[in-house]
Amino acid sequence: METELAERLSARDRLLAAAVTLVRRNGFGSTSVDALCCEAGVTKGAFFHHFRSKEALGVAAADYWSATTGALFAAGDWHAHADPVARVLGYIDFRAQLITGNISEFTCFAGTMAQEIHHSSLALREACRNSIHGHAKTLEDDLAGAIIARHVHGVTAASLALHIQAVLQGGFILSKVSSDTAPALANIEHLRRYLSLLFGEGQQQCLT
Amino acid sequence: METELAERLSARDRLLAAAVTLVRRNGFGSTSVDALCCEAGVTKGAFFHHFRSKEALGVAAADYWSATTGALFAAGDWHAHADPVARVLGYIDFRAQLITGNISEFTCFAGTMAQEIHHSSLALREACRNSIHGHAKTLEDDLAGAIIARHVHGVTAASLALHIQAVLQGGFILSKVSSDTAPALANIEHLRRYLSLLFGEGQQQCLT
DNA sequence: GACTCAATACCGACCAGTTGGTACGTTCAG
DNA sequence: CTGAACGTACCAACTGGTCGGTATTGAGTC
Repeated sequence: METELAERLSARDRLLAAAVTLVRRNGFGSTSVDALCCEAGVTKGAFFHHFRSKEALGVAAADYWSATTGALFAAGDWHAHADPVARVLGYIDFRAQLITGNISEFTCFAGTMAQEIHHSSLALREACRNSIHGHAKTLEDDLAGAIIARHVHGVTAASLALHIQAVLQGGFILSKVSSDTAPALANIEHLRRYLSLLFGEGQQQCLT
Repeated sequence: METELAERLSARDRLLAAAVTLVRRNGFGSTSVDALCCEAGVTKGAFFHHFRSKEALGVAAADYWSATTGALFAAGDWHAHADPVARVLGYIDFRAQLITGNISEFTCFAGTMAQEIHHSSLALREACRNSIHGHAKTLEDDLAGAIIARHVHGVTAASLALHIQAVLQGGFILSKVSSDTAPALANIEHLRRYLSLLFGEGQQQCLT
Protein backbone atom coordinates (compact mmCIF):
# COMPACT_ATOMS: atom_id res chain seq x y z
CA MET A 1 0.00 0.00 0.00
CA GLU A 2 3.03 2.21 0.30
CA THR A 3 4.18 2.25 -3.31
CA GLU A 4 1.83 1.81 -6.24
CA LEU A 5 4.47 0.63 -8.71
CA ALA A 6 6.17 3.56 -10.49
CA GLU A 7 3.31 5.84 -9.48
CA ARG A 8 5.29 6.74 -6.41
CA LEU A 9 7.08 9.62 -8.11
CA SER A 10 6.08 13.01 -6.84
CA ALA A 11 3.48 14.95 -8.78
CA ARG A 12 6.14 17.48 -9.64
CA ASP A 13 8.41 14.91 -11.25
CA ARG A 14 5.52 13.32 -13.11
CA LEU A 15 4.59 16.75 -14.48
CA LEU A 16 8.15 17.33 -15.64
CA ALA A 17 8.26 13.98 -17.37
CA ALA A 18 4.86 14.67 -18.92
CA ALA A 19 6.12 18.01 -20.18
CA VAL A 20 9.09 16.39 -21.89
CA THR A 21 6.86 13.76 -23.48
CA LEU A 22 4.09 16.06 -24.68
CA VAL A 23 6.24 18.98 -25.79
CA ARG A 24 8.41 16.65 -27.84
CA ARG A 25 5.26 15.27 -29.43
CA ASN A 26 3.17 18.41 -29.98
CA GLY A 27 5.30 21.40 -29.14
CA PHE A 28 4.90 23.80 -26.24
CA GLY A 29 2.08 25.95 -27.56
CA SER A 30 -0.11 23.01 -28.43
CA THR A 31 0.43 21.31 -25.09
CA SER A 32 -2.28 22.46 -22.68
CA VAL A 33 -2.07 22.46 -18.93
CA ASP A 34 -5.02 20.07 -18.87
CA ALA A 35 -3.21 17.66 -21.16
CA LEU A 36 -0.11 17.85 -18.97
CA CYS A 37 -2.13 17.10 -15.85
CA CYS A 38 -3.89 14.24 -17.57
CA GLU A 39 -0.62 12.71 -18.80
CA ALA A 40 0.91 13.06 -15.35
CA GLY A 41 -2.22 11.74 -13.62
CA VAL A 42 -2.48 14.88 -11.56
CA THR A 43 -5.02 17.65 -11.08
CA LYS A 44 -4.81 21.31 -11.96
CA GLY A 45 -4.43 22.17 -8.32
CA ALA A 46 -1.26 20.12 -8.11
CA PHE A 47 0.07 21.75 -11.25
CA PHE A 48 -0.27 25.30 -9.98
CA HIS A 49 0.91 24.29 -6.57
CA HIS A 50 4.28 23.27 -8.00
CA PHE A 51 4.58 25.79 -10.83
CA ARG A 52 3.58 29.42 -10.92
CA SER A 53 2.61 29.17 -14.57
CA LYS A 54 2.85 27.03 -17.66
CA GLU A 55 5.96 28.98 -18.61
CA ALA A 56 7.56 28.18 -15.24
CA LEU A 57 6.93 24.49 -15.87
CA GLY A 58 8.67 24.88 -19.22
CA VAL A 59 11.74 26.35 -17.57
CA ALA A 60 11.80 23.63 -14.94
CA ALA A 61 11.31 20.99 -17.61
CA ALA A 62 14.31 22.31 -19.52
CA ASP A 63 16.43 21.92 -16.39
CA TYR A 64 14.99 18.45 -15.86
CA TRP A 65 15.81 17.64 -19.48
CA SER A 66 19.39 18.84 -19.05
CA ALA A 67 19.80 16.80 -15.90
CA THR A 68 18.42 13.53 -17.29
CA THR A 69 20.22 13.72 -20.62
CA GLY A 70 23.34 14.95 -18.88
CA ALA A 71 23.42 11.83 -16.75
CA LEU A 72 22.96 9.67 -19.84
CA PHE A 73 25.92 11.20 -21.63
CA ALA A 74 28.11 11.34 -18.56
CA ALA A 75 27.79 7.58 -18.23
CA GLY A 76 28.97 6.93 -21.80
CA ASP A 77 31.91 4.58 -22.20
CA TRP A 78 33.60 6.46 -25.04
CA HIS A 79 35.08 8.83 -22.46
CA ALA A 80 37.60 6.08 -21.72
CA HIS A 81 39.37 6.43 -25.10
CA ALA A 82 42.90 7.78 -24.82
CA ASP A 83 42.72 9.68 -28.12
CA PRO A 84 40.55 12.81 -28.00
CA VAL A 85 39.50 12.25 -31.62
CA ALA A 86 38.27 8.79 -30.68
CA ARG A 87 36.30 10.35 -27.83
CA VAL A 88 34.69 12.83 -30.20
CA LEU A 89 33.76 10.15 -32.71
CA GLY A 90 32.59 7.95 -29.86
CA TYR A 91 30.16 10.66 -28.87
CA ILE A 92 28.90 10.95 -32.45
CA ASP A 93 28.38 7.20 -32.70
CA PHE A 94 26.51 7.23 -29.42
CA ARG A 95 24.21 9.94 -30.71
CA ALA A 96 23.52 7.75 -33.73
CA GLN A 97 22.69 4.81 -31.46
CA LEU A 98 20.07 6.91 -29.71
CA ILE A 99 18.13 7.41 -32.95
CA THR A 100 15.62 4.58 -32.64
CA GLY A 101 11.94 4.10 -32.02
CA ASN A 102 9.35 6.82 -32.26
CA ILE A 103 10.35 10.26 -33.45
CA SER A 104 9.21 11.97 -30.27
CA GLU A 105 11.38 9.66 -28.23
CA PHE A 106 14.76 10.63 -29.65
CA THR A 107 14.26 14.26 -30.64
CA CYS A 108 15.36 17.18 -28.50
CA PHE A 109 13.04 18.83 -26.00
CA ALA A 110 14.99 22.08 -25.90
CA GLY A 111 15.37 22.35 -29.66
CA THR A 112 11.68 21.74 -30.21
CA MET A 113 10.59 24.24 -27.61
CA ALA A 114 13.07 26.90 -28.72
CA GLN A 115 11.54 27.08 -32.18
CA GLU A 116 8.21 28.27 -30.87
CA ILE A 117 9.06 30.40 -27.88
CA HIS A 118 12.22 32.19 -28.97
CA HIS A 119 10.23 35.33 -29.64
CA SER A 120 7.56 35.17 -26.96
CA SER A 121 9.34 34.10 -23.77
CA LEU A 122 12.76 35.24 -22.70
CA ALA A 123 12.82 32.90 -19.71
CA LEU A 124 12.06 29.85 -21.83
CA ARG A 125 14.54 30.90 -24.48
CA GLU A 126 17.27 31.20 -21.87
CA ALA A 127 16.36 27.82 -20.45
CA CYS A 128 16.64 26.24 -23.90
CA ARG A 129 19.90 28.03 -24.51
CA ASN A 130 21.35 26.77 -21.25
CA SER A 131 20.31 23.23 -22.08
CA ILE A 132 21.81 23.18 -25.55
CA HIS A 133 24.91 25.22 -24.75
CA GLY A 134 25.43 23.33 -21.53
CA HIS A 135 25.49 20.07 -23.42
CA ALA A 136 27.77 21.52 -26.09
CA LYS A 137 30.18 22.61 -23.35
CA THR A 138 30.67 18.99 -22.33
CA LEU A 139 32.22 18.34 -25.74
CA GLU A 140 34.63 21.24 -25.75
CA ASP A 141 37.48 19.62 -23.85
CA ASP A 142 37.63 16.63 -26.16
CA LEU A 143 37.29 18.85 -29.22
CA ALA A 144 40.03 21.17 -27.98
CA GLY A 145 42.24 18.15 -27.39
CA ALA A 146 41.54 16.84 -30.87
CA ILE A 147 42.26 20.22 -32.45
CA ILE A 148 45.62 20.40 -30.73
CA ALA A 149 46.50 16.76 -31.31
CA ARG A 150 45.80 17.00 -35.05
CA HIS A 151 47.11 20.53 -35.50
CA VAL A 152 43.84 21.78 -36.96
CA HIS A 153 43.69 25.50 -37.74
CA GLY A 154 40.84 27.97 -38.14
CA VAL A 155 38.38 26.04 -35.97
CA THR A 156 37.51 26.62 -32.33
CA ALA A 157 36.28 23.90 -30.02
CA ALA A 158 33.31 25.99 -28.94
CA SER A 159 32.09 26.67 -32.44
CA LEU A 160 32.58 23.06 -33.45
CA ALA A 161 30.66 21.85 -30.42
CA LEU A 162 27.74 24.06 -31.39
CA HIS A 163 27.96 22.94 -34.99
CA ILE A 164 27.62 19.35 -33.86
CA GLN A 165 24.47 20.30 -31.96
CA ALA A 166 23.13 22.16 -34.97
CA VAL A 167 23.62 19.18 -37.24
CA LEU A 168 21.84 16.92 -34.78
CA GLN A 169 18.95 19.35 -34.39
CA GLY A 170 18.65 19.70 -38.15
CA GLY A 171 18.60 15.94 -38.52
CA PHE A 172 15.69 15.76 -36.11
CA ILE A 173 13.73 18.12 -38.31
CA LEU A 174 14.44 15.99 -41.36
CA SER A 175 13.34 12.89 -39.50
CA LYS A 176 10.19 14.63 -38.37
CA VAL A 177 9.07 15.65 -41.84
CA SER A 178 9.65 12.13 -43.12
CA SER A 179 8.53 10.34 -39.98
CA ASP A 180 11.57 8.13 -40.26
CA THR A 181 14.85 7.61 -38.41
CA ALA A 182 16.89 7.29 -41.62
CA PRO A 183 17.32 11.01 -42.43
CA ALA A 184 18.71 11.79 -38.98
CA LEU A 185 21.14 8.88 -39.29
CA ALA A 186 22.29 9.82 -42.79
CA ASN A 187 22.81 13.32 -41.49
CA ILE A 188 25.00 12.13 -38.63
CA GLU A 189 27.03 10.16 -41.12
CA HIS A 190 27.91 13.42 -42.87
CA LEU A 191 28.82 14.97 -39.55
CA ARG A 192 31.09 12.07 -38.81
CA ARG A 193 32.70 12.44 -42.21
CA TYR A 194 33.31 16.14 -41.58
CA LEU A 195 35.00 15.42 -38.29
CA SER A 196 37.04 12.61 -39.81
CA LEU A 197 38.21 14.88 -42.63
CA LEU A 198 38.94 17.68 -40.19
CA PHE A 199 40.92 15.50 -37.81
CA GLY A 200 42.52 13.57 -40.65
CA GLU A 201 41.34 10.14 -39.67
CA GLY A 202 42.04 8.88 -43.20
CA GLN A 203 39.64 6.05 -44.00
CA GLN A 204 36.48 6.93 -42.09
CA GLN A 205 34.51 3.89 -41.16
CA CYS A 206 30.89 3.90 -42.36
CA LEU A 207 28.04 3.97 -39.86
CA THR A 208 25.73 1.68 -41.77
CA MET B 1 -8.32 54.33 -55.99
CA GLU B 2 -7.48 51.10 -57.72
CA THR B 3 -4.44 50.14 -55.66
CA GLU B 4 -3.99 51.23 -52.05
CA LEU B 5 -0.26 50.67 -52.05
CA ALA B 6 0.54 47.04 -51.25
CA GLU B 7 -2.89 46.57 -49.71
CA ARG B 8 -4.25 45.56 -53.08
CA LEU B 9 -3.28 41.91 -52.65
CA SER B 10 -6.19 39.53 -52.37
CA ALA B 11 -7.31 38.52 -48.91
CA ARG B 12 -6.08 35.03 -49.64
CA ASP B 13 -2.55 36.17 -50.43
CA ARG B 14 -2.47 38.47 -47.44
CA LEU B 15 -3.49 35.56 -45.23
CA LEU B 16 -0.73 33.40 -46.68
CA ALA B 17 1.83 36.12 -46.07
CA ALA B 18 0.49 36.61 -42.55
CA ALA B 19 0.80 32.88 -41.91
CA VAL B 20 4.46 32.89 -42.93
CA THR B 21 5.16 35.90 -40.75
CA LEU B 22 3.32 34.75 -37.63
CA VAL B 23 4.26 31.08 -37.78
CA ARG B 24 7.92 31.98 -38.13
CA ARG B 25 7.55 34.24 -35.12
CA ASN B 26 5.38 32.16 -32.79
CA GLY B 27 4.97 28.72 -34.32
CA PHE B 28 1.82 27.20 -35.74
CA GLY B 29 0.10 26.15 -32.54
CA SER B 30 0.47 29.54 -30.94
CA THR B 31 -0.76 31.40 -33.99
CA SER B 32 -4.51 31.86 -33.72
CA VAL B 33 -6.93 32.36 -36.58
CA ASP B 34 -7.86 35.71 -35.05
CA ALA B 35 -4.24 36.81 -35.04
CA LEU B 36 -3.84 35.73 -38.66
CA CYS B 37 -6.91 37.70 -39.69
CA CYS B 38 -5.72 40.73 -37.77
CA GLU B 39 -2.24 40.60 -39.32
CA ALA B 40 -3.76 40.22 -42.79
CA GLY B 41 -6.35 42.92 -42.16
CA VAL B 42 -9.17 40.53 -42.91
CA THR B 43 -12.18 39.15 -41.07
CA LYS B 44 -12.88 35.62 -39.98
CA GLY B 45 -15.47 35.26 -42.70
CA ALA B 46 -12.82 35.87 -45.33
CA PHE B 47 -10.50 33.37 -43.67
CA PHE B 48 -12.96 30.50 -43.74
CA HIS B 49 -14.13 31.47 -47.18
CA HIS B 50 -10.66 30.80 -48.56
CA PHE B 51 -9.55 27.99 -46.28
CA ARG B 52 -11.55 25.09 -44.91
CA SER B 53 -9.59 25.13 -41.67
CA LYS B 54 -6.50 26.49 -40.00
CA GLU B 55 -4.71 23.33 -41.07
CA ALA B 56 -5.66 23.95 -44.72
CA LEU B 57 -4.17 27.42 -44.47
CA GLY B 58 -0.98 25.86 -43.17
CA VAL B 59 -0.74 23.55 -46.14
CA ALA B 60 -1.40 26.41 -48.57
CA ALA B 61 1.13 28.56 -46.75
CA ALA B 62 3.78 25.86 -47.15
CA ASP B 63 3.16 25.86 -50.91
CA TYR B 64 3.27 29.64 -50.90
CA TRP B 65 6.53 29.49 -48.98
CA SER B 66 8.03 27.04 -51.47
CA ALA B 67 6.99 29.25 -54.37
CA THR B 68 8.34 32.52 -52.99
CA THR B 69 11.64 31.11 -51.73
CA GLY B 70 11.95 29.03 -54.89
CA ALA B 71 11.82 32.17 -57.00
CA LEU B 72 14.45 33.81 -54.81
CA PHE B 73 16.90 30.95 -55.23
CA ALA B 74 16.18 30.45 -58.91
CA ALA B 75 17.24 34.04 -59.54
CA GLY B 76 20.62 33.57 -57.85
CA ASP B 77 23.68 34.47 -59.91
CA TRP B 78 25.90 31.65 -58.68
CA HIS B 79 24.15 29.34 -61.15
CA ALA B 80 26.33 30.93 -63.83
CA HIS B 81 29.57 29.37 -62.51
CA ALA B 82 31.06 26.82 -64.84
CA ASP B 83 32.41 24.61 -62.03
CA PRO B 84 29.71 22.67 -60.15
CA VAL B 85 31.70 22.99 -56.92
CA ALA B 86 31.68 26.77 -57.33
CA ARG B 87 27.92 26.61 -57.82
CA VAL B 88 27.49 24.62 -54.62
CA LEU B 89 29.68 26.99 -52.63
CA GLY B 90 27.90 29.90 -54.27
CA TYR B 91 24.64 28.58 -52.91
CA ILE B 92 26.13 28.25 -49.44
CA ASP B 93 27.46 31.80 -49.52
CA PHE B 94 24.08 33.05 -50.65
CA ARG B 95 22.43 31.30 -47.71
CA ALA B 96 24.89 33.07 -45.44
CA GLN B 97 24.00 36.41 -46.99
CA LEU B 98 20.36 35.83 -46.18
CA ILE B 99 21.11 35.63 -42.46
CA THR B 100 20.47 39.25 -41.46
CA GLY B 101 17.92 41.26 -39.54
CA ASN B 102 15.37 39.78 -37.18
CA ILE B 103 15.43 36.09 -36.42
CA SER B 104 11.89 35.52 -37.68
CA GLU B 105 12.82 37.06 -41.00
CA PHE B 106 15.49 34.60 -42.06
CA THR B 107 14.40 31.37 -40.41
CA CYS B 108 12.50 28.63 -42.22
CA PHE B 109 8.72 28.48 -42.20
CA ALA B 110 8.58 24.77 -43.05
CA GLY B 111 11.22 23.77 -40.54
CA THR B 112 9.54 25.69 -37.77
CA MET B 113 6.12 24.28 -38.50
CA ALA B 114 7.35 20.73 -38.93
CA GLN B 115 8.64 20.62 -35.37
CA GLU B 116 5.21 21.08 -33.89
CA ILE B 117 2.89 19.33 -36.26
CA HIS B 118 4.87 16.26 -37.30
CA HIS B 119 2.83 14.11 -34.98
CA SER B 120 -0.59 15.75 -35.15
CA SER B 121 -1.19 16.52 -38.81
CA LEU B 122 -0.19 14.29 -41.70
CA ALA B 123 -1.24 16.89 -44.28
CA LEU B 124 0.92 19.60 -42.74
CA ARG B 125 3.82 17.23 -42.32
CA GLU B 126 3.69 16.29 -45.98
CA ALA B 127 3.50 19.95 -46.96
CA CYS B 128 6.63 20.70 -44.92
CA ARG B 129 8.35 17.68 -46.36
CA ASN B 130 7.59 18.79 -49.90
CA SER B 131 8.89 22.26 -49.18
CA ILE B 132 12.19 21.13 -47.68
CA HIS B 133 12.78 18.20 -49.99
CA GLY B 134 11.70 20.23 -53.00
CA HIS B 135 14.30 22.83 -52.19
CA ALA B 136 16.95 20.17 -51.55
CA LYS B 137 16.20 18.69 -54.95
CA THR B 138 17.26 21.93 -56.64
CA LEU B 139 20.78 21.34 -55.30
CA GLU B 140 21.14 17.78 -56.45
CA ASP B 141 22.32 18.42 -60.00
CA ASP B 142 25.15 20.69 -58.90
CA LEU B 143 26.09 18.31 -56.10
CA ALA B 144 26.06 15.33 -58.46
CA GLY B 145 28.25 17.29 -60.86
CA ALA B 146 30.65 18.17 -58.07
CA ILE B 147 30.82 14.58 -56.86
CA ILE B 148 31.71 13.37 -60.34
CA ALA B 149 34.10 16.20 -61.10
CA ARG B 150 36.08 15.65 -57.90
CA HIS B 151 35.77 11.86 -57.86
CA VAL B 152 34.21 11.80 -54.40
CA HIS B 153 33.17 8.37 -53.12
CA GLY B 154 30.66 7.21 -50.53
CA VAL B 155 28.44 10.28 -50.77
CA THR B 156 25.22 10.69 -52.72
CA ALA B 157 24.00 14.03 -54.02
CA ALA B 158 20.57 13.49 -52.49
CA SER B 159 21.87 12.78 -49.01
CA LEU B 160 24.30 15.69 -49.20
CA ALA B 161 21.53 18.05 -50.30
CA LEU B 162 19.48 17.04 -47.28
CA HIS B 163 22.47 17.35 -45.00
CA ILE B 164 22.93 20.94 -46.17
CA GLN B 165 19.31 21.64 -45.30
CA ALA B 166 19.74 20.00 -41.92
CA VAL B 167 22.76 22.12 -41.08
CA LEU B 168 20.89 25.28 -42.05
CA GLN B 169 17.86 24.30 -39.99
CA GLY B 170 20.04 23.48 -37.02
CA GLY B 171 21.75 26.82 -37.35
CA PHE B 172 18.39 28.55 -37.17
CA ILE B 173 17.70 26.85 -33.87
CA LEU B 174 21.03 27.99 -32.48
CA SER B 175 20.33 31.53 -33.60
CA LYS B 176 16.90 31.39 -32.03
CA VAL B 177 18.12 30.34 -28.60
CA SER B 178 20.73 33.08 -28.63
CA SER B 179 18.64 35.66 -30.46
CA ASP B 180 21.60 36.41 -32.65
CA THR B 181 22.64 35.85 -36.24
CA ALA B 182 26.19 34.82 -35.36
CA PRO B 183 25.53 31.16 -34.45
CA ALA B 184 23.80 30.47 -37.75
CA LEU B 185 26.67 32.08 -39.63
CA ALA B 186 29.36 30.20 -37.71
CA ASN B 187 27.44 27.05 -38.42
CA ILE B 188 27.35 27.72 -42.15
CA GLU B 189 31.09 28.29 -42.03
CA HIS B 190 31.50 24.70 -40.82
CA LEU B 191 29.22 23.48 -43.57
CA ARG B 192 31.31 25.34 -46.11
CA ARG B 193 34.46 23.80 -44.67
CA TYR B 194 32.96 20.32 -44.92
CA LEU B 195 32.09 20.83 -48.56
CA SER B 196 35.50 22.31 -49.27
CA LEU B 197 37.23 19.34 -47.65
CA LEU B 198 34.93 16.93 -49.43
CA PHE B 199 35.44 18.47 -52.84
CA GLY B 200 39.11 19.12 -52.18
CA GLU B 201 39.14 22.85 -52.71
CA GLY B 202 42.44 23.10 -50.88
CA GLN B 203 42.59 26.46 -49.12
CA GLN B 204 38.99 27.22 -48.24
CA GLN B 205 38.34 30.93 -48.09
CA CYS B 206 36.94 32.16 -44.82
CA LEU B 207 33.43 33.59 -44.64
CA THR B 208 34.17 36.28 -42.12
C1' DG C 1 4.38 8.43 23.01
C1' DA C 2 0.35 11.44 22.77
C1' DC C 3 -0.94 16.12 21.10
C1' DT C 4 -0.46 20.21 18.85
C1' DC C 5 0.52 23.12 14.96
C1' DA C 6 2.04 24.75 10.83
C1' DA C 7 3.76 23.81 6.52
C1' DT C 8 3.49 21.14 2.43
C1' DA C 9 1.10 18.50 -1.08
C1' DC C 10 -2.68 17.97 -3.43
C1' DC C 11 -7.76 18.34 -4.93
C1' DG C 12 -11.58 19.94 -8.00
C1' DA C 13 -15.02 23.43 -8.83
C1' DC C 14 -14.92 27.61 -10.93
C1' DC C 15 -13.76 31.90 -13.86
C1' DA C 16 -13.03 35.15 -17.62
C1' DG C 17 -11.01 35.21 -21.93
C1' DT C 18 -9.82 32.84 -26.19
C1' DT C 19 -10.10 29.05 -29.40
C1' DG C 20 -11.42 27.19 -34.12
C1' DG C 21 -15.42 27.13 -36.54
C1' DT C 22 -20.41 28.28 -38.22
C1' DA C 23 -24.53 30.81 -39.92
C1' DC C 24 -26.09 34.16 -42.31
C1' DG C 25 -25.74 38.39 -44.23
C1' DT C 26 -23.89 42.01 -47.85
C1' DT C 27 -21.43 43.61 -51.82
C1' DC C 28 -20.48 43.58 -56.53
C1' DA C 29 -18.75 42.00 -61.12
C1' DG C 30 -20.38 39.47 -65.08
C1' DC D 1 -29.75 36.76 -61.08
C1' DT D 2 -25.91 34.22 -59.80
C1' DG D 3 -21.94 33.14 -57.51
C1' DA D 4 -17.62 34.42 -55.62
C1' DA D 5 -15.63 37.43 -52.20
C1' DC D 6 -15.93 39.16 -48.22
C1' DG D 7 -18.18 40.99 -43.35
C1' DT D 8 -20.68 40.39 -38.62
C1' DA D 9 -22.46 38.01 -34.96
C1' DC D 10 -22.26 34.25 -32.59
C1' DC D 11 -21.20 29.54 -30.40
C1' DA D 12 -19.61 25.54 -27.71
C1' DA D 13 -15.34 23.94 -26.24
C1' DC D 14 -11.32 24.86 -24.30
C1' DT D 15 -7.54 27.99 -22.42
C1' DG D 16 -4.41 29.30 -18.47
C1' DG D 17 -5.14 30.45 -13.98
C1' DT D 18 -7.63 31.14 -9.13
C1' DC D 19 -9.39 29.77 -4.85
C1' DG D 20 -11.05 27.59 -0.86
C1' DG D 21 -10.68 23.30 0.77
C1' DT D 22 -8.54 18.64 2.69
C1' DA D 23 -4.91 14.94 3.56
C1' DT D 24 -0.39 14.11 5.08
C1' DT D 25 3.69 15.05 7.06
C1' DG D 26 7.35 16.15 10.51
C1' DA D 27 9.20 19.01 14.18
C1' DG D 28 8.26 20.67 18.75
C1' DT D 29 6.29 20.22 23.41
C1' DC D 30 4.75 18.17 27.59
